[in-house]
Amino acid sequence: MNEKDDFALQDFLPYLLNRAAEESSLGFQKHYKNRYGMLRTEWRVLFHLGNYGQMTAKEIGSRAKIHKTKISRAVAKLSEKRFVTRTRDENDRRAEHLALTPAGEAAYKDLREHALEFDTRICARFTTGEVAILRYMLRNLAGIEP
Amino acid sequence: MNEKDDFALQDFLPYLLNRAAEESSLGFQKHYKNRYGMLRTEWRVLFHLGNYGQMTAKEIGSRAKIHKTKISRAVAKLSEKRFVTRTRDENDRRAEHLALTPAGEAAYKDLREHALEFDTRICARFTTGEVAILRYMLRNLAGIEP
DNA sequence: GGATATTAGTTGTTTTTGTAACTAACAAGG
DNA sequence: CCTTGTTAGTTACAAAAACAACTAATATCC
Repeated sequence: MNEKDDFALQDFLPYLLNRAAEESSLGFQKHYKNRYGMLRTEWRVLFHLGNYGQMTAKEIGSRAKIHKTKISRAVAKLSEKRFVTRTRDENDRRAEHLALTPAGEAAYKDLREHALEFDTRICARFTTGEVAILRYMLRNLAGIEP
Repeated sequence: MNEKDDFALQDFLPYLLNRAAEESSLGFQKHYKNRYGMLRTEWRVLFHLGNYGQMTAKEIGSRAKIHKTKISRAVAKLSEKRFVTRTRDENDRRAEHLALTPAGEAAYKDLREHALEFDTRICARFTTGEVAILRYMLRNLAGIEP
């Protein structure tokens, strides 16, 4: 019996965080997967564009801490699906500005609605205060400014 | 500007959880990766065996909610590294009991030490009460009995 | 202006994962 | 026993991720 040791696997935060993240993602995943054939990165890119408006791949990458190759491929897929448009920056012709098409906007709004519902359902298990603490701590752990 | 809408991406729990999980895993990952050439699943299997003692692949899978193929491959690698032994169950010759070798035990203890340290460092950013709430909530979200 | 370094984004190749189909051992019902 | 069903674990193949090398545009500094 090693369980008497004052450190158990189930208390290890990276472990707990990963398990909770996986579990919580599962339920929402099927919305963007089954319904729009999206991958997680695609959904994140879509959400960033919908949430913050037009921006470049670079910007999305640094905001969401996603590697540029992943974004590049996600944008290619979203563009195929006619969810985003890509327009070259006239001043710096390496960069391109990504924006949602009406179809992309619609998908975003639909998914956003489901996300909100999903989030609400999760939060319902806890008190308002607990949820506030959780969000604050997760933002801190994720390295996102409050 | 969509930011006025009462739902922002940074507040979406699955997103926050994933970001926090990734971020928090990064620092610890290098211990088992660089030092023992392990993958995440390998480290989890090692930890389960070290923490709870001998058990079968099936048991690890249901405890940690890891798919059996992942475990199968992790066990194969750990066995190659001479960190675990596999002994057939005499009563049910399909199952095999996994246990740590002395080398596996040593690796486990070393990693466990680092994990503990790592965990402590993370927790230091918050109050004891906050950490308790976080753990309680994550266990709940992860579907682990309190 | 021209060599050199950076940067935005892409493409190619290797690992790792996910999924499905498989083997071998056991279990139950007839 | 002997079909049918179930379970523990493996293997094979497809999807996705990680990593490195690449192109093309821009910036720097002499």
